[in-house]
Amino acid sequence: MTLNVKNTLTGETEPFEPRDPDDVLLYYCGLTVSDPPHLGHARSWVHVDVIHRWLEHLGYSVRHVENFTDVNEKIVARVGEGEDEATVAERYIAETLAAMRSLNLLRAEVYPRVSEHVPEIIELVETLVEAGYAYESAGSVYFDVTAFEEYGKLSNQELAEIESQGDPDERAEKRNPADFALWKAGGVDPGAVREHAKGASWERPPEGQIWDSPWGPGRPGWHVECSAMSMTHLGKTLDIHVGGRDLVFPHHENEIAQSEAATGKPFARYWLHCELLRTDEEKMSSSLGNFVTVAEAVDRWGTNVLRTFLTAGSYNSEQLYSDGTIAEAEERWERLERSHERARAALDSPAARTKVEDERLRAAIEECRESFAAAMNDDFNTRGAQSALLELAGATNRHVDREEYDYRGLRRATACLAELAGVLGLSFDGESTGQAALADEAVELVLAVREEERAAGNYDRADELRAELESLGVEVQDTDDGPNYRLP
RNA sequence: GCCAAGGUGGCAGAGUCCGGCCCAACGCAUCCGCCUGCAGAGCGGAACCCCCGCCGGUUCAAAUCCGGCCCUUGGCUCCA
Repeated sequence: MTLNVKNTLTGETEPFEPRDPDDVLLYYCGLTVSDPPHLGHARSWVHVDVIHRWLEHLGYSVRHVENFTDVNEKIVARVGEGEDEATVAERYIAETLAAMRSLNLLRAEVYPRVSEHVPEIIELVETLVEAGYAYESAGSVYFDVTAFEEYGKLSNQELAEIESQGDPDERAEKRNPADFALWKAGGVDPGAVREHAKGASWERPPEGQIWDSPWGPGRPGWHVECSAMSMTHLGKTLDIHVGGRDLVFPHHENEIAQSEAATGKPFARYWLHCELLRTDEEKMSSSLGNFVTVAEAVDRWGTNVLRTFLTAGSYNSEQLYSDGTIAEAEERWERLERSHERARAALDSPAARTKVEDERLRAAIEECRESFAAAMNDDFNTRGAQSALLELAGATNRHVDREEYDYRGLRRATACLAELAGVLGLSFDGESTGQAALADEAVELVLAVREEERAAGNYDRADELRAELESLGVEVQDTDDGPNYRLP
């Protein structure tokens, strides 16, 4: 069974064949760190993470690079008292890394920053100028789109249809309106900074960082960074380049143009694009202000529920964010979690010490593995993968409903569930902090009292206690083997 | 206007590449039963939809292929 991926470059779903049969070079277009990351970013991260995990599951070793754009007018627009562009960027990078950790994302190998790659950027621009793909104009350097014949191949745009890139002031400096800046002379455009600075007012807007270059002082253009950083860390041709759908044009189109013009080699073999998270009417985005930050979301729903939600559809279809869709994900996660916990408890009970074999359970395990793999190999169909997990949870529940347990089968079932859930970055291991242990003891104490009341037939009192616990978020379930509970 | 992705049952969301197992997966919501002091969870079953944006075509057979149309979202300016 081979992995198939939908490649934006060709528009086709193709068998995945990395350049090296064992190693995969994965690049993800990271954030411009000018705002706290929101759920839309989280969705892309989680899908890239799942792609990473599935590739490793298939036996590839994955070199994963994800950049931070720390040089940008939007960052300059956030500069406050006693700060500069770099300190603002550092602040948001720290926040972003914390958000990533809270989402249980595998670490990338490198998180390169634009500010640390200016020499490589300048070198790349020089190469392009020397090769005739770029030209200097008034201290800035522009890419000449007419020099790169395949310009537009990713987004299927005709050159004539492309209106213009960049701000109006720079149009005069360009030969062709579709040309884009590789290097921009001078400091940040104050007008652009003011535009992004919601409400903030300076007598003079901050300038941002400036570097020397063969064309005079200036700042790197908006698209070269990714070419320079990915080629620095992953070489001229990488296997998978992932980013949001909103980056296809012009960002990724320009990356291809720059990189391939400079090296004469294909830049990325497979381009995968994550569709966007949207509210009822529009995409979630920083600039629209209709976002929920990752920190708020993790705080409110927890990592597992969030990841179940974010993988509820394919990476390449749009997803609706609403209270209802989150609640639904919560149900699915809890069904998995309950089933896993029930099975675990069953394994500890005397009824597990049998030699019975439940063929249906064992068949369900195999089916789960097969359909999970089939779903993931079909362009990372995470909803299909979830469905496979849920089917196994159902089979496990049916088995545990029986009198006697198939010990080995049950063990395999829980191991399978945990392993495959792990590919989606879901974890059944609750936090084992001292606080949690204390909470356990406290709840158990209350439940012991409640059992006494129940034994004495004082159901009103028992129900009161249960309601009290429920109001604290503790879910109580009575079973034949005594009460079960789940902490919030 | 141009480019791209998509329109699937009450919701959500697979399936569309490789037409039949799709009288449409998984989950939620509704109803009934089992279990239970009750509730929840779990299990079993049922109903709703009766159909896969609209129109036409190909085919023994289409949600799935072909053509036209309508609509939505994203991009064409920073953007996961």
